[in-house]
Amino acid sequence: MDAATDRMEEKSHNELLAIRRQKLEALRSAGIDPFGSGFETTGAPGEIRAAFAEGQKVRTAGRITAHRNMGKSHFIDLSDHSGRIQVYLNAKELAPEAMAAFDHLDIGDFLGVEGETFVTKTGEPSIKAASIRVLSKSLRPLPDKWHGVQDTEIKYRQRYLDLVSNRESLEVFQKRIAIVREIRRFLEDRGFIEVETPMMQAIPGGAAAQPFETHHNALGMDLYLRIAPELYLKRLLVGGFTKIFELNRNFRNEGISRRHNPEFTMLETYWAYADFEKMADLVEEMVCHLAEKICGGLRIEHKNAEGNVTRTIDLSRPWRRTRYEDLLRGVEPKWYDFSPEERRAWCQEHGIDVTHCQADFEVTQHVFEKLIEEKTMDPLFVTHCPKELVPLAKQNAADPRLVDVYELVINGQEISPGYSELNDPDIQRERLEHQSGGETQKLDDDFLAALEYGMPPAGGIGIGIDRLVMMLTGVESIRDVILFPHMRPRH
RNA sequence: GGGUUGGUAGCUCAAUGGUAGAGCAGCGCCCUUUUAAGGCGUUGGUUGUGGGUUCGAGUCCCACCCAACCCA
Repeated sequence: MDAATDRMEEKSHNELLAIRRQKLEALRSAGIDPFGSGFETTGAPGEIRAAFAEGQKVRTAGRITAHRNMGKSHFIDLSDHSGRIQVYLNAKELAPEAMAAFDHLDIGDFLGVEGETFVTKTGEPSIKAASIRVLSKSLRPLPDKWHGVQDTEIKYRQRYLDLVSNRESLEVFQKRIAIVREIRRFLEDRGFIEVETPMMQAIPGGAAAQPFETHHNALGMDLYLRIAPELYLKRLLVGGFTKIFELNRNFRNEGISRRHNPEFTMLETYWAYADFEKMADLVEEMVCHLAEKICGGLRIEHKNAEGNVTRTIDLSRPWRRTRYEDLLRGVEPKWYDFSPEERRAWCQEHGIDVTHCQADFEVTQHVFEKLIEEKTMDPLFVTHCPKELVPLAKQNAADPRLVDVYELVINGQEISPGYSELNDPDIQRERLEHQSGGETQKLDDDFLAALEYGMPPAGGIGIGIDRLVMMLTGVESIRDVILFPHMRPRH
């Protein structure tokens, strides 16, 4: 039995679907195309409502999302992403054929309306329909008009239903769209230009992560979806660009969780002749700009399902900048006087599981993650990290154990790293050889050759856009900021 | 990978091991300014899948699938 037969089976067994099919045929019998065509409007439903003026002749279109039937007159809501407007339909104003056609419409159908604006007794801005046009028949019932979609599976697998019926979900995605647009505007206003570099790479570089593999038939070669654009952006610095960014998808073939999606959006920005502190200034300015422009201010409130504020993030400048080692001394003043064994013992005493940590610096990093990062809600630039943690950044001139980087923590998560980029080709080669570790990862010789031609000293930042949007919109799962998150197939 | 919770009508949710139910949506009737419209009536179910225990399973047991959360 194939899928089409299954679908016929489902139809014949479901009364709701069958009734909508009957209405579809009834429209056709009346000479009305149920799947319409072009319809000129004077504005979207939400636009007309926002800029409402009485006595205007308007044309609009949208999905019917509510129907209040008063017998000889009807009120419907027409909605789209812009919002909604109420439409009043009355036998006195509308042709008999139009009223007959309206009988075959349902919540969910797309309708075009022409009429005059007025305000009802109850003060509702409305359109008195003079004519209507069926634009598309909906053959399946929409989710509950009041509760919307609650089932997380439906929300994620059928996002269109979530967007149609859950206002809060739509608002999160509208904010995401605004954030991405504003990031581009912010960087372009400061002279950065957007570039596009390969998403399919022969050697997946710029990060330590498992790549997705694919194959190019004509060239007969394996390719990888990029895990980072970094090495190509640096080639552009070699090529003479000085202020560039790329805002697009990365792919990592790793686990899926509340904070991880296999494809995620990353902003990487490089600025020739800048250093990590200048990049920290830039990211600080940018995030504050986004918060003020899109989120209504520098205090970001996260709320639970009941609408109570569970967390407030204060983005007021200047943001704290503290050295990695000083943060650990804040947790345990004698931390850097301890031997590696004493550090492990301290962790055991304080209930921090470090059995999986191989090296001593990993023990320290684990303490940092558990006792500092996860508890830091307001912005904190962690600077001068140990070089083992960051193999692609420049070493600190005064202390070779450290690198010139920041790690920006907000909302208990790392939001953005920023480096003074390594531009010494010999040290870079040595670090990459050390990092690539044998058979699976090949060295990107072309990248190293590019560095040998000379790359200007530069500052670089990466910002995980999904996590940034989570922080700014107050949602707890990355799936709530990605329109179509990856899911296991249903069966 | 391990643990916890969940999957019941199109949607939102009920149902001590004992007749599967409500609200919304739908359908029928009434109502010409309603807005979660209202009133009266009414249709709709392979309870995620497959086994098992039992006189009897949505409920208990086993396996599997999907999801959310926690842990690694």
